[in-house]
Amino acid sequence: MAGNQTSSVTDEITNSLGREILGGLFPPGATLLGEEEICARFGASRSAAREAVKILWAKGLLLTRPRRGSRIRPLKDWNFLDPSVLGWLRASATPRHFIIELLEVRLGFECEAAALAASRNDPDEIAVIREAFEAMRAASSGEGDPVSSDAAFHEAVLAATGNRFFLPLSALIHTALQYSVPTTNALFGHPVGDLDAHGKVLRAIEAGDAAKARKAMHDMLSEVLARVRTAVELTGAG
Amino acid sequence: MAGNQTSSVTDEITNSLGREILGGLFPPGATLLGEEEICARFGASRSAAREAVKILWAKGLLLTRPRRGSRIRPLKDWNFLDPSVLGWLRASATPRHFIIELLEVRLGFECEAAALAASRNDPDEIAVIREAFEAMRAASSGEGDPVSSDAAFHEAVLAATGNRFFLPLSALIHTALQYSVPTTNALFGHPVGDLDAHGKVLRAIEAGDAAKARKAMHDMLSEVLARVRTAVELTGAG
DNA sequence: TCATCTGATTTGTCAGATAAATTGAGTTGA
DNA sequence: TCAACTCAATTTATCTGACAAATCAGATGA
Repeated sequence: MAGNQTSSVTDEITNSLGREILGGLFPPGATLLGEEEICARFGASRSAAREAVKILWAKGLLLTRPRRGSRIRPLKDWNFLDPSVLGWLRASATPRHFIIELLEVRLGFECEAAALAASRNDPDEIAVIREAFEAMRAASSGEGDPVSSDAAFHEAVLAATGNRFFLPLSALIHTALQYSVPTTNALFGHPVGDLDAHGKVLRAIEAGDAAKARKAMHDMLSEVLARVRTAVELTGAG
Repeated sequence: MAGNQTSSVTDEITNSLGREILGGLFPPGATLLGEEEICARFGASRSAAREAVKILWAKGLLLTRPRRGSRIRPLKDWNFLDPSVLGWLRASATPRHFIIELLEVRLGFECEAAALAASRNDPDEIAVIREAFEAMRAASSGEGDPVSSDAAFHEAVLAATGNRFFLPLSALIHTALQYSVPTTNALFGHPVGDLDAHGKVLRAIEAGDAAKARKAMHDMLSEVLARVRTAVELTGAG
């Protein structure tokens, strides 16, 4: 499924180098391969190599200067919320702590997002949340993908805030869910996608009760976080 | 100060088109200029034009396909948290509501960041927060830039979480502060950077009291948000 | 020892050509 | 008449080769 539909040369270079950088092969301060070396390694032209480097630069990973080559920037400049960067990070064998970091951030902004969605109370946006919830219910009966419906639920909440700056965080949620399902399965023997907890969030938003929505989202995420934290401590830090 | 130190041709094209897209000149679904048109308009080569388009693509703004040109993607795909995108958005004449959106998001994640910083309790990271606070105190006496020291304070809190995914949000804080100082000055006649409130946050983090740190950060941001909200309602939505 | 100059190396930009993909008109067949 | 197919035109994707600009390293001179 989802075969490698012959991605372009530039994308190939970008993804390879991106994975290697996020995987730690080129730590901050190190110099990436020069253009000539990239061309040689991938059998590509300088155009393709340069465009790939520009993409990595655009995501905050490196800094290029004539003669000095491409230097990897310090971690604080990396766009960790960029979908591609998250994908490269996920692709690299990351310690178990990865999922805890993601949940901590989600706990940060998703509660407020739920509260904003409730107080804004936009019928059309809330309908999208409701549809995603129904899809989750169907998925729990085996009809449909549980990860994508779960992600759709949370993304719909972000959209319902009416605040542009919440939107880019959906990539983080998507990554967290894709990563956490196998992890929580391994930890607990079953997925943790909690239908009841999602239902509470939905009802609070439908009722326009911001405080209740915030609390429902907080309860849901903090319970998962607590369970993962204890499980990770028991199995030993990865 | 900070003169336009002859940025490169590619950067020139990227910034011009980025500002125009964020300014609404090319709404989602519209097709951006073709490569040939970009070359003609900026008097640049196709290499420069293509690299600029690749950068905009990397930030989620557009989608290019052979023969179809570059289509502007829907807003939900834009990386609004990217530093460049935030800069282009700020450069465009944005309604007064801009600052409210930024404060809503900050209220979302900065409270949790303060709590995490407190519970992690890393002496080195907390020292950075303390130094930034001292810089703010000096700035309030006229020694130094109040915006940069304020930004440094909040960025240090994000770093003190020890969570990579909080780091990219410092760009949003920086933008919010750069934008809010003139705005709040215009609204209230004086800047709102509250030294006492920052001190409370610092002391709670130093004490390792997560709940207190969360509350102190929440109080600080929600007060600014409330004051801006009422002021905007009074002066009329812009 | 230090400042300055010079040359080599690497990125930045340009120009032109070919490949690949897609659209849309035109053609064919039922 | 309409559906499916063919084919040419257009645009992006890639390659090649060249020159400009910036920077570093070593040589030069005081």
